Amino acid sequence: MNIHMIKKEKIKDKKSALLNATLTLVNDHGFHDAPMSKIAKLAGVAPATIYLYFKNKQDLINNLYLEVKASFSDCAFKGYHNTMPVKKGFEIIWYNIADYKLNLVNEAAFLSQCDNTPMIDEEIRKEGLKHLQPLLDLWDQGKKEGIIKPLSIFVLYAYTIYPLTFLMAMQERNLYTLNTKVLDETFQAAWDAIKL
Amino acid sequence: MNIHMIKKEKIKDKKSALLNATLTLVNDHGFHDAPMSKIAKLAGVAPATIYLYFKNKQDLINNLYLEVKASFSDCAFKGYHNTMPVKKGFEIIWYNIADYKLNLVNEAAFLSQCDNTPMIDEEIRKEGLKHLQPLLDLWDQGKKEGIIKPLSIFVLYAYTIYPLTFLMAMQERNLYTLNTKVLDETFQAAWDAIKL
DNA sequence: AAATTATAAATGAACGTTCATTCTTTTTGG
DNA sequence: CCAAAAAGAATGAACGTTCATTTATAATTT
Repeated sequence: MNIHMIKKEKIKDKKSALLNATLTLVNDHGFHDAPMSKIAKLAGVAPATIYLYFKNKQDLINNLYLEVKASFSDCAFKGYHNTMPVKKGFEIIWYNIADYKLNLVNEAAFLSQCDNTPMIDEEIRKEGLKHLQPLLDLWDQGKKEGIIKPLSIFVLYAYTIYPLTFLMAMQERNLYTLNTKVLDETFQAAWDAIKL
Repeated sequence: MNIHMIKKEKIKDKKSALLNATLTLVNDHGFHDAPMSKIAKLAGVAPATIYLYFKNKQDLINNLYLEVKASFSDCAFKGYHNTMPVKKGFEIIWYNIADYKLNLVNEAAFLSQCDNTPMIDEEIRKEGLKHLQPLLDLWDQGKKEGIIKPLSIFVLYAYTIYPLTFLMAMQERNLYTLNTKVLDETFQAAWDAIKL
């Protein structure tokens, strides 16, 4: 690693420290109570430094949203390939997403907050949705093969993936905990909802 | 209606005008961009007047949350009685909630925003949850009768009611529209997820 | 290799604005 | 004419953002 790489790494560190700090503060106190001053302090930089890396607060939030969304998708399709049988593929993706939501709680909670408030620009939100295409394709395939009900992708998502957001939230509030056995039963519920 | 009632009505009008204005602004721009000055203006009162009816902004939001939550529950259990057969009762409640989420979009979107951000005090949130008891009792009954899977109430909620929140959001963003036929298919998905 | 200059990164203080809330005055209904 | 309700102006605090400097790094010259 030469001297230029070190420099780049340092910059990346600061940027990701800022994104991390934002994630934490927005999760803990909400967008309305996550001022730039606190974000800077938590990231260990001066307030003005934020503006070297991001145009403004909205840009910071948008960037964080896209970054987290990308990490989510990366995780979702780990070990998946579109040559797999539909049910097997769905199972892999579903468990990947469950893992993500239940382990990377902060990231998942942030996404859920973004998706239910007007804090993200609509165009940015749309950009974040593209990553999910392989799952939509899988569902199409399943419908063609007569394995999955001929429902809209929105209904399919609502009844298989979206419920995990709720369970994650309940777990974070210590109202509920998912173990492996319960997770299997939960997958079964998702599958029963959409299978033909 | 005597003269005192008129006065009370007027007070109620102002209070509900404030709650309505808050609902609108929080929905359209988020909590972080719904200042008291704008709320007052939209409600047609002076900023200071808000403080005659609410202790502070948080109190205003909390009150709104509880009021909307109550209206939601009222709607949810319309025409339901616990002497009904489990499936019939569940069907009535499910369609009631679907109606609410798809017609009273503003109220439902507000609740979804509250439930996914730290903008509501945790104790207030817990208070708002109590209203749902009849549904939880119904599920208990269903489990006893062997009609419904022996899953936690959180999973049951996640796979039957919660998905409607997602469909509502997609509908509000004009990405999707539910007609009567699709709604029936959607109910079927909910039921398939939890029925034994 | 040391010394000097140029460039980039980072800072803390300061800006104008907006916020939630309060204070004082005016209006209103009985 | 009085108490309650409402208004509007005023408040300090806090906000996002910018600015003039300082500090650190790189390039160039001795």
